[in-house]
Amino acid sequence: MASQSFSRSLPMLLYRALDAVMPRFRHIFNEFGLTEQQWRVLRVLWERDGIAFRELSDITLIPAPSLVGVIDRLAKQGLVARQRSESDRRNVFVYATEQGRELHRRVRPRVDEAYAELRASIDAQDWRRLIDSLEQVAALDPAVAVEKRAVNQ
Amino acid sequence: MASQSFSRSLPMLLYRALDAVMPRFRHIFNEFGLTEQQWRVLRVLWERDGIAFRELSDITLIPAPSLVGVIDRLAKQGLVARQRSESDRRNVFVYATEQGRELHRRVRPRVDEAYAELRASIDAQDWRRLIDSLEQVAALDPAVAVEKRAVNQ
DNA sequence: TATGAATGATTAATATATTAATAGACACCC
DNA sequence: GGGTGTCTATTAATATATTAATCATTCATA
Repeated sequence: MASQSFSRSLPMLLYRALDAVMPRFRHIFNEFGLTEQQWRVLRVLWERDGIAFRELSDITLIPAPSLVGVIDRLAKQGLVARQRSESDRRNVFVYATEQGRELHRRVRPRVDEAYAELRASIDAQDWRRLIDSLEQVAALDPAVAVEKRAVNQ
Repeated sequence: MASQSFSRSLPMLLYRALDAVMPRFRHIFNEFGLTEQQWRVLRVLWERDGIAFRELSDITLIPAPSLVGVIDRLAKQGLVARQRSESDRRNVFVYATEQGRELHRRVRPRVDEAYAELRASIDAQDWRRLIDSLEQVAALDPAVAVEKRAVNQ
């Protein structure tokens, strides 16, 4: 078996874990004509309706330039709507339409079910350890772009 | 803090971990005019020169349709070359050119250094547990596409 | 209050991901 | 030997990622 250390590196393992986990969810999204990113937006709006664009980008992990297009397409389908802030016209708030909320209500149980199934396929203690470890990694500083903005301020 | 359960779900944590880990590597690749995927190909060819296209796709985790373009661009830069199999002309083998190997030799130490630094930022025992857990998740069956091909054969 | 710096969303250009379809080559079978 | 199905890489179409640049707005400050 070649490149074994490569395939067992942290980045490749993270990608492989996603490849093992995501197809079951994407399959559900596609049934409802949604992409993974579009679902993430609806999912977050469900709990944070009228959220600021930037924060939506941070929580969904969709980079701002991508999120513009994602919201464009969701808006074209009548699932979300934009509204510029009155107090600071640079900011944009994003809302789910009733149609968007309705779609969320239909998709959500299917996603929750698939998630429960996934969770059940791993020992409970292993699962908790894994989640904790990933939180720890996620909390690491990206450690780059020192020239672009002061990281330690 | 909203959507907390969402942000602490396994998929989002995997994505967040990647977002925390990858920028430091991408920064290096970009210094040498490479993308992340292009580097993965050179990295694997270093140990498996002349590998079959399909296997290259499997190991790099680059989907076949994407890999076509990645190799096109690497070939245009003179870093790799294609060669069709004589025994079965459906198969394509991929080779690194001397220029490709030379570039790998220059980039590799930088990547290894960054990786060692990353590894040092996490407790050794936590690291091992994390790797093991991820292997376990990666070994899960994608559990989809039952109609497309028999999974249990 | 004019003006340059900073901020937030967006556009632009290129690369990759996703899904479905295609085209060529091979195996098999009759 | 001709059809039929299968396998492999590739193309096609659309969506997203990445990086840099732009544009409008706001802020700071002289």
